Amino acid sequence: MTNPSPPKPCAAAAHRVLRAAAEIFSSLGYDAASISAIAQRAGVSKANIFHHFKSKAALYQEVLKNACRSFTDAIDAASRLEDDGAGRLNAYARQRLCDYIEDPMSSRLVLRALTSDCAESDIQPVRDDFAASFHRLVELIRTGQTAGQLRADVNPALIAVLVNAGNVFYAQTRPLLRHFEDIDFADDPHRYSAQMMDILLHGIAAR
Amino acid sequence: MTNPSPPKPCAAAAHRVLRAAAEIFSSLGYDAASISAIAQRAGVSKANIFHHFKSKAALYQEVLKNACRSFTDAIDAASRLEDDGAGRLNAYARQRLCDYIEDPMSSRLVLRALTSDCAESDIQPVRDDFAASFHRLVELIRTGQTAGQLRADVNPALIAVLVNAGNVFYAQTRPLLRHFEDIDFADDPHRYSAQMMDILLHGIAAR
DNA sequence: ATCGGTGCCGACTGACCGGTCGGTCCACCC
DNA sequence: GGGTGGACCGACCGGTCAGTCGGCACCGAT
Repeated sequence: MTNPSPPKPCAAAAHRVLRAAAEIFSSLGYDAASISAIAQRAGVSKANIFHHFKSKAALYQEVLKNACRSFTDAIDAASRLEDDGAGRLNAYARQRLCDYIEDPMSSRLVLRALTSDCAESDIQPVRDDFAASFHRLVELIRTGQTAGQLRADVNPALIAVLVNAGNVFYAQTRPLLRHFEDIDFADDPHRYSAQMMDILLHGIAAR
Repeated sequence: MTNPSPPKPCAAAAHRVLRAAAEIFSSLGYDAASISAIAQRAGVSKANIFHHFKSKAALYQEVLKNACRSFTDAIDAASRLEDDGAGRLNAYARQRLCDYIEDPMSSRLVLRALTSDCAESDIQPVRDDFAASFHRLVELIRTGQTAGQLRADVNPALIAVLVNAGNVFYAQTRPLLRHFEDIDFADDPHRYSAQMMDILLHGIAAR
């Protein structure tokens, strides 16, 4: 019986398990992912997984924690660029979308956890983490408003929701959008981001 | 033993199964939903489900088909309101968001199917249906552009994506947003829709 | 009266699930 | 050398899964 509480306790095997679990959980979801499949992909025995993690749920939480970290780290990094209000928001959105595209696994894991209604308490850390980074984005927008660069008559949280919505929706439905005849930006995230922020910034620029 | 069969034996049971399946599939997802649970909620035996539907996948497809119909019917209804370009887009978005909120089951089912990557072929009809209704929205926007009411230098499909993104994201994350301190519109879809479209229409109004 | 068809069910099956157990291996310390 | 403890595994457990099967109740047609 071991307690794998430290971030990276000892073995490379545990790390391989975490990576394999992230891949399988993100592509199949919690229920369809089986411990056997994770063990096979990680190249370890099924029993070994339970040696490092006390249950399937605990493994999932550990995977989520990692995904969440890379998720919110990217948010923090993006919010340190530029210093003009609109420019910072623009840089944030573009950088954020790139993160979604480049690391679809973490994004998928976090979003899946956030929108799943079946697990109330065990995704609390993910929720709190996301709430904190969302709050930082709201503050970024609010700063732009008090500086007079952005319209002050709009709820900054609503703008934050809109930016996130545009990014998340695009990233999540990209494989789908690719087959739509009207859409020519499914494989060009930068163009999408530029046009999206062009519309949004036009809509919220101070008069 | 008493006869539990209602006056209309055949169709009524199958219909109850479909309704129960829609509820359970939409809240748990395909894998976590068990036939036993569906049978119990529908008040029929598990074997009876396989009497009416040849497999779990076939039942799921039938459920999806129904959800998809109510989903795209709402789109068609919304696109028949108003005749001004911006007004029609606005009416569409508001009506669409109300549909999401009022019938979260169908929305969830369709969206889950559209963003799940594990099933390629058996969700094709859902995908086609959605593509068709999306195309109709694009045409609605394009009409507004050629009439000179909306900016012509923006891809209409991108606007359509943005409107959908704002609606879907809000509807899907509403239970989450409710706990955010910066957000006061989680329980007021009309206010959200109004502010969202205010920003978007400002951003895409003809100069 | 009886026969075939149908709507329905209890009981069952093989496969697979998450999780456990007994035991092997090996680095490290005395 | 002997002992200890963690990493690891094959075999196994109880339980649940999707799906099957044989039969019961009820029907209109013969």
